[in-house]
Amino acid sequence: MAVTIKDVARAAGVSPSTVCRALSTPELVRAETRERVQRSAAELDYSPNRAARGLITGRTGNLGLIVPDLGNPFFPGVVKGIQARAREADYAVFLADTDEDPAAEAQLVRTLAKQVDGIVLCSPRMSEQELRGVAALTPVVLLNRRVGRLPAITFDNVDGMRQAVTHLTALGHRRIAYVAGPRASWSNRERVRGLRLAIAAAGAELIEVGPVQPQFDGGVAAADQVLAAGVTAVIAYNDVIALGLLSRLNVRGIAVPAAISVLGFDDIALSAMVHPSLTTVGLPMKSCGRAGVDLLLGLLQDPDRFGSTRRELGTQLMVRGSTGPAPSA
Amino acid sequence: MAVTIKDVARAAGVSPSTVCRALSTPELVRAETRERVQRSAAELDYSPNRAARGLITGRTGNLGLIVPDLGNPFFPGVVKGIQARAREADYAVFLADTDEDPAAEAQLVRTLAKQVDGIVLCSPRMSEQELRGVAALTPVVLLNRRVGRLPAITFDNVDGMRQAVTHLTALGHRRIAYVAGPRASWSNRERVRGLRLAIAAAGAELIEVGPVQPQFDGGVAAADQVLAAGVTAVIAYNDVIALGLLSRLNVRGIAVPAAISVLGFDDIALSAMVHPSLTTVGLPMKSCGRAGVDLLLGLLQDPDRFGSTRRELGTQLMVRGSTGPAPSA
DNA sequence: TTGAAAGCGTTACCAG
DNA sequence: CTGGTAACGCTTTCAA
Repeated sequence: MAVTIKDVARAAGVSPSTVCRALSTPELVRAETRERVQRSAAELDYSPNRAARGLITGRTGNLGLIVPDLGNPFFPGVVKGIQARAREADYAVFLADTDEDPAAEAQLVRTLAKQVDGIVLCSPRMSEQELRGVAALTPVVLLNRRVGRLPAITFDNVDGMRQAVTHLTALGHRRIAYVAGPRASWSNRERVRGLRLAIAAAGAELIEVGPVQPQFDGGVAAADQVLAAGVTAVIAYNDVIALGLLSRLNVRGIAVPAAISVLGFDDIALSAMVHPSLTTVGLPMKSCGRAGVDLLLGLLQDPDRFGSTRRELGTQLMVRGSTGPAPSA
Repeated sequence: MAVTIKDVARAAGVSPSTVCRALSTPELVRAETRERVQRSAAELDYSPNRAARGLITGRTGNLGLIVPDLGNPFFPGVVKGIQARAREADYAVFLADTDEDPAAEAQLVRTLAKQVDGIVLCSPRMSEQELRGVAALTPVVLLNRRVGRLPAITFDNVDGMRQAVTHLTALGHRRIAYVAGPRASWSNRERVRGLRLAIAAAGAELIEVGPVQPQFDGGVAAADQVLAAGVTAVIAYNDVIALGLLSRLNVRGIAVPAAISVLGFDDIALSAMVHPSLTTVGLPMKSCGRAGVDLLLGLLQDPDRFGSTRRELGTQLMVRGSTGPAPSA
């Protein structure tokens, strides 16, 4: 088997207790002893068994991370942020992909709960009730969703929509379509809310299309309705839908942005790579991941912290090639 | 704290030993007792602490997974395959993203080794020597790389290139460019090898450009050289580079595939979403992940298995809009 | 068929 | 400052 604390103790001629101290609380050990132990540990390439440690300390040094679908280009950025922050804090990360199955989410939390100090739930699809249920099992941080007082990191979708609408109306657009994402999606609801606010403030007109699946094909399917609505601009629930729109518009020979402007949401890597490149509302995905881990670690240190356990991250409109002046303007 | 085996034992009026047996080897327990225990366990929502179990059994029920960069659209598919297969087998998965840092890879293996039964290394960037070193620490399966006799799942890059070249020469192309990926990349070397073989067999002419970074900007950077080489078709090391090529060609007003055909490799989700859509060599990424886990689990059951510990997965050319007849044909 | 006891690798506590 | 001992939650002999 692997090298244990006893091997190090033997090599250094001390007791396991001393090895433990020399490595975790060096100041409690005489310099000479400490160095001898550390040298032995290094020579044997010893590192403590975290599972065994967790058994007694009650802390595993592990985090859980549950995402609905890694194939959705929105998530990898968030996951990377989480990974990076967790590694800095010397935490290992369990990752589970639920394939968009709400039931699997709850099940996975239950399974992981025993092995982790806390769990980050990325855009969870389960019901509010279930969410509260699992939050009772283990410390939990929500990403991209807000439910009651549960700790959460979200994006300012409302302001993102304000930026989007402001951009379009400044270009002279008055009739704007929105291709909606899933009804059950928290972020879709937020985006619709922000959209209506901004449209009303600008005195513009909103035509809602959908909802469609937040996939490429959802955008393809919505494109003809958008066209039929006689709008000069369309905002999609997310970039992937917007790419579908772009594709179908291209097939139908509609020029973007000459005939119609297209605007996405999320700023996935792809949106800068297509032609015309996609104007979109950028979300700081890595920061979101980092902030989620920060919040979770904070919660672990001080479970009943006074400070806010909810944070909303700012967004930034990325103006690119798919939006331009309204045709009649 | 959470509910332990003792709580169940107390509730069922038996000893912890019996609880353990009733749950893991039910046939060794009298039916009546067994049911009582199982009912108590269910009522208390008990599930064994896997870390504690691992301590004694030597098996953790955890797998490690190390990837260079989740942001690279090649990896999420593989990760999903691994996730799915691992979950079926009731394994939890530690995920680590190394940000393309070879040193981090080795370090992470060392850290994870203690907590997992084995590790899947996805397209590892570290040297062969390091790879052999970490393989001595814990059971390891390589994905998308082959080193000596180490267990590995790879794609048949050589045949993929044969398909690509066959497609292009059938369309009448004789002068073909290749935009190379990183020199250090195993799959780039394999692809070049297959390419040269196929080009020679077809009696065509190959112009090698690069190497470039396997990024969008790498493709953008290579496009003008490709154009200057006076070829009628170009194969990119991967889809992301191909998208960069497409973008730059578009900017320069070169029609694809009318003036030049573009062919990618990997079949990332994006390649079907752009216009023109990208002809590319598809790799079964999810299968690769699943196969990797299967291999690892097999190895764990039977460490010195006779059967092959290396598997090569077939590829399939996906003909789409970015390739067409050679201009002069 | 069941229970007691030992032990996995670690840390925490209490003597010394 | 150091060592012995107990304990974490579980599984696995070994006896009964």
